[in-house]
Amino acid sequence: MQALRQIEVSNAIRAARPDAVKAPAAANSGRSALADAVRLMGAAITYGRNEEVYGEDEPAEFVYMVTRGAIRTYKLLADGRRQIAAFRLSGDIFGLEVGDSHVFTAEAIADSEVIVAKRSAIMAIAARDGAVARDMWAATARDLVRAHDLMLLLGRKSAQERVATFLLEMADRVADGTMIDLPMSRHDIADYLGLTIETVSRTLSQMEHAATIALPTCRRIELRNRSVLSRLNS
Amino acid sequence: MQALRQIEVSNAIRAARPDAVKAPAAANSGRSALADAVRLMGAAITYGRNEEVYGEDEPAEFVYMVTRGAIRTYKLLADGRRQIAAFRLSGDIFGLEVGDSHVFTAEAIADSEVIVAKRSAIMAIAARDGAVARDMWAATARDLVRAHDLMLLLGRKSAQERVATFLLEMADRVADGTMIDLPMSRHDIADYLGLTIETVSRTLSQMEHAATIALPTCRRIELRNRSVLSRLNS
DNA sequence: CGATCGCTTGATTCCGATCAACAGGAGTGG
DNA sequence: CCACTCCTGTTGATCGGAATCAAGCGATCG
Repeated sequence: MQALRQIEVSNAIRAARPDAVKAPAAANSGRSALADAVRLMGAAITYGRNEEVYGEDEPAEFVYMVTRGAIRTYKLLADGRRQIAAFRLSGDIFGLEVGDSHVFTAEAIADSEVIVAKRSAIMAIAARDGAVARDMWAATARDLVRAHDLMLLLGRKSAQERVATFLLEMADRVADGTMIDLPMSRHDIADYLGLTIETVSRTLSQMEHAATIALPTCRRIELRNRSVLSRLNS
Repeated sequence: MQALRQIEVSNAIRAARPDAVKAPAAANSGRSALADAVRLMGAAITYGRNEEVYGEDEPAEFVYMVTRGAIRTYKLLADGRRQIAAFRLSGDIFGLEVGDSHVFTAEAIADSEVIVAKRSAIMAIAARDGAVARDMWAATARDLVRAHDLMLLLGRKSAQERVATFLLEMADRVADGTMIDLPMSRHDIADYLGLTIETVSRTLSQMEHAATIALPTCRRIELRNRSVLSRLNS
């Protein structure tokens, strides 16, 4: 039954993007019943840079888990202004919806691999397995906590504070010690922090001049004085 | 067993606030298994204007449902800057947490009545009843959708657009036709929209001069040209 | 009836946006 | 190899929208 479903999923995806289906990469170590269910029921798909995973208002047919690369989820206004709600990195689950359609667009920031599982299959498992149902709720609640933190940032923090918060967040999530390799462009950072690319760039330059950070390349940031950043993080 | 738990809850609350426990008000018609569970297990408590329901980082011992009045949930920065994440009106459930402590503060905006149920009791019901578990997830997901809309507003909308969005939202939630009776002050509106009270006040005045709205009193707003507001809402 | 609090309005300031120019790399093709 | 373009990021100059500072208004309540 589960094997059958998995084949169905693979076929559905293969029909749409026949070249992209591969064996899943080495399973990421996110230990949750939901992650296990997605891995069990899902197929790995790769997405190229800037490729759309799904669009806002599209039917929510699949659930996704990042295994490599990075995904941005965002909303647009009619005139193109964009607010990125989250960066999804390796291990993150996204696209879980209670309603039947997606509430934002998801795109690959860099070449990425994502495990895709049929939403109906995951929901069926959740109906039987309370641990999976709970994990679905927990994943949504975790997103909500992050959303609240971002709301506080967007509504009330200065440009410096926003960038400091972003750097500390990324250090937590992707840093190898104090060296951060950013998967995303200045444009993405700006649209996440509610700023412009110029302000992001200027603020990073200021921090470099103040020796708070170093910028070996524009995608590589070294934190040299974390306490300054923490103070700005409030 | 359920009756016993309800008595326990009532006692726990009565111990803390002996004067505030009353019989629940006429049950609000929110038809969900979760709302029913809260009503069944909960006791009604009244909170006065500006009274705290719970504080950020406090243990999440109870789950709440508004039956009268309005509650604000917010986060603070160290220096007092505030971002209101949501206004909770009659029928809304809040304080649901996956973790063991609250992630923001909740305060009564006006004199309010809230049904309070032990979180452990609700969680026990959810473990047995899939419909309740699903409603808990649905309630969290609904909050998340709202949070995303607010993030877009805070990150990318102008003051006019923010106020227009707010008015249309409140019209949906509390309007009697096109007349809105606001439970909250300009200060609350400003901290919800990421603006100052002056900017909120000015923007409302501009809209009044443009005949988009009327302001019979400062807590009472009549929408006179909804299409102008909708256009600003993007 | 005065005091207080919440709201409005005006004057000025300032932070970040916008407009503009340029620099550094990556990829391409001769 | 270089010349070229394209793309991303940086930096500078100026502008503008909302914040801040300040004053006055009006409703509510003791």
